[in-house]
Amino acid sequence: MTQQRTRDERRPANDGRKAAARNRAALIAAAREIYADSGLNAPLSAIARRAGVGQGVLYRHFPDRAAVATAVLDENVRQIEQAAAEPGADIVGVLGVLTWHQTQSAAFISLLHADRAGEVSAVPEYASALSGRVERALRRHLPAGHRLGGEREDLMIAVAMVSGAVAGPTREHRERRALAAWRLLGVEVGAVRPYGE
Amino acid sequence: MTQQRTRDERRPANDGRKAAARNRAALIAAAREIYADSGLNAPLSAIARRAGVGQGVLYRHFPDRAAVATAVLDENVRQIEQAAAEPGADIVGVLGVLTWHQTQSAAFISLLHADRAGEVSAVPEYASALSGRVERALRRHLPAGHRLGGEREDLMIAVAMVSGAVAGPTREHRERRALAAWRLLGVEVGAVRPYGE
Amino acid sequence: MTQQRTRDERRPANDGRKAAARNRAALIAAAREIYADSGLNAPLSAIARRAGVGQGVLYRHFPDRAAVATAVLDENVRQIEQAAAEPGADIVGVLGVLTWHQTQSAAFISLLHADRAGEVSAVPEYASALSGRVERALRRHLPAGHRLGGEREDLMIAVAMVSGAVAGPTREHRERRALAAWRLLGVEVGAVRPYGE
Amino acid sequence: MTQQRTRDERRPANDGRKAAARNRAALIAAAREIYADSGLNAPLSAIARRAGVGQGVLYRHFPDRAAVATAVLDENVRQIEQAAAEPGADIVGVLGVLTWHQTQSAAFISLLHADRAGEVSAVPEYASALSGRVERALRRHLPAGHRLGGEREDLMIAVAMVSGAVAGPTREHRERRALAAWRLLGVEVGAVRPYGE
DNA sequence: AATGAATGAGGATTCATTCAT
DNA sequence: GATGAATGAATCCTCATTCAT
Repeated sequence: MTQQRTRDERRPANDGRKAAARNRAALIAAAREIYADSGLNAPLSAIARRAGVGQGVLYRHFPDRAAVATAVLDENVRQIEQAAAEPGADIVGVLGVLTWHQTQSAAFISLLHADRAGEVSAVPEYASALSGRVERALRRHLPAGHRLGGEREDLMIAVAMVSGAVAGPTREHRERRALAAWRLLGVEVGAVRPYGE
Repeated sequence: MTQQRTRDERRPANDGRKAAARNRAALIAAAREIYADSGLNAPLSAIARRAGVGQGVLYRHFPDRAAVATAVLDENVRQIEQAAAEPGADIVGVLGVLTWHQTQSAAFISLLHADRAGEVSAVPEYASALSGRVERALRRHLPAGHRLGGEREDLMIAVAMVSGAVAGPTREHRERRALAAWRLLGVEVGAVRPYGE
Repeated sequence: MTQQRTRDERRPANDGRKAAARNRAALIAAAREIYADSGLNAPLSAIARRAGVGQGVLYRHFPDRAAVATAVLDENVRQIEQAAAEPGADIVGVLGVLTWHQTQSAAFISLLHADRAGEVSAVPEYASALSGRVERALRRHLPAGHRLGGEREDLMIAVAMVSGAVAGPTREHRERRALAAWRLLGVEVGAVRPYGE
Repeated sequence: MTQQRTRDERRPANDGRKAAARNRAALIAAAREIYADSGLNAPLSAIARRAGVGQGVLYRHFPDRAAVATAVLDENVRQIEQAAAEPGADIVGVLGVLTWHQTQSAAFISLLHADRAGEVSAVPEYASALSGRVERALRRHLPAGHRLGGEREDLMIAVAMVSGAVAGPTREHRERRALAAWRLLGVEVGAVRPYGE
């Protein structure tokens, strides 16, 4: 009764099972780009379109909007964790990687604000898990007596503050503002770069 | 007698032209409440409904979504300006009023971040005018040698940073975080209160 | 961000406020026809299309699928009630009107079966209210010692049975089967006709 | 040793051709369960999933939705035929088995109503073949002078009537109503049980 | 000057069906 | 023979915006 396709319609290629992983990656990449442009509430259909797949594929890989966001953010968070896990890592270096992601991804910034009213309605409980991982990665290298080691909340408030400062049309703009923010906080930050570059 | 149509039979409550101003005010008040509950992307119809007017009235007074937001924010900004204009005003006091509004209104916070991608689609060019007024109000009382008087951008970056820190379910939560943020910046802030309290 | 119509698109007539009642009636009529063809789960969009209105109009008048069904069925039920309220009404006549509606409307039949698994998922609690009204209308004229006056449930079970028997391509087919069903039940039925004809 | 690929590394459980029959049976069983839970319009994917097979298998065995339903119903019908074929079978006993299936399976009930508009979109022409088999099984034992032996159509109309009466959350509810229906028809029915109980 | 109905595009989500592997 | 991914149409529902009254 419902969805009778009109039969032997044109039907585009089916790249078979191999495409699954590729599609998933393409979706995440597309989501990252779309999020950068339009924020976390961008239409899912836009993500699917940009990834060059049908709507259904997106739903197959991600049950809901939050799952997409999480997948994208997970990669950011993982890089920070990796930076923190390197031998010889220190707070200065990890903050550099963190800052790089803050200048790179509007979605990532939203993550670090979280619960601002209903505005960032995506990323609900996921958010706190992810931002908890960021916090652990940082705190692991927070030396005694560090500027942000006073009150328990200071560390993540500072991160949120820098996120608040980040704005501007180009990454360079955003980096400049991020560094100014850290300077105002009196916190030293290392090279602003992705992990592994 | 038979022909005497019951007067005001189908007369929509049209109280004349003074109703216009009243409606405008009602719309702004409604928008403020709706924004607080549901964020800046709340449906315009919800605002009209809460204001108790038809959709058309909203469009008569405000050409688009941004105009509504601007009108709401305008009142916040005006209070800050008034605080700054008072005899004996100083930066500490004005920052207190500013901070109050930051803890009060999600919309106001968005204003002070400004151009963060498409996320806050309302408040486009309007925003910079309003945030310029906030900046002028603050800078007017910025004493030489103030913590935020160094680089030209520092002042508004700091404001954006505090906005970034503000989050939480209740106004008290948000105030605590805002004050923590100012403390981390090393900036003294007066009583957190609306102007004219 | 969301629904920017591409501006000064073509825009069909707006018939103004007067059209409201007309549209509501058109929707109910359309729903009745669609239901007859396709059952109660027919797409709402089909109803709107057949009524010649936009989707939104349907949702304005009826909050959900059940409301549409109720509106349609309400008219059937009301006719039965009216038949029962007439001076000189008796069970034989009322059953005739009931039977007419059974042969007329697939939706009405569904109402009288109700809770058959998830199949007739529309019309949830509404259904029992409506079918309760039918029951009251009938019981009001049920003479002592009537064939269906034995067990409490017999009356509505019989009605459901006749509904089960009704099937066939034309109304005449369905009427023949309905009358055969009543005959098998040993129940006398008057002229099969709508109320007021 | 290094080259020795772990056998059955990526071998989808393809147990050879005898698996085919097993899959078919699993699909029918799954469909029966799903139909009981969710009605005849349940998604085919749910059936495949419950059967533990891929979507493709379902399509290999059944060309369309109706074929699945038919296969399920076929088993019900066969039981009735078997009951009728037993030595010493009589109408009373066969009606008992028939009634059991009516109380058991929403799908089976739909079968016996048949062509009620588009509501039960499955079971098109297949239906009449199946319901013809039910009719033959019954008529074979219909004694002269039986209550349902009058008009040619009476027999199956009565069956449809009982189907119409069957409703309710549990099998016990449904059985009670079915028996009430037969009682109203003045038809004696034997033990309500599956064939071969 | 207000009302509130209508339009219809947009986005979410579900599934029937096909097909590479 | 089986798997299960992909496609994309269909439906639901929401709202921005216009406009007759």
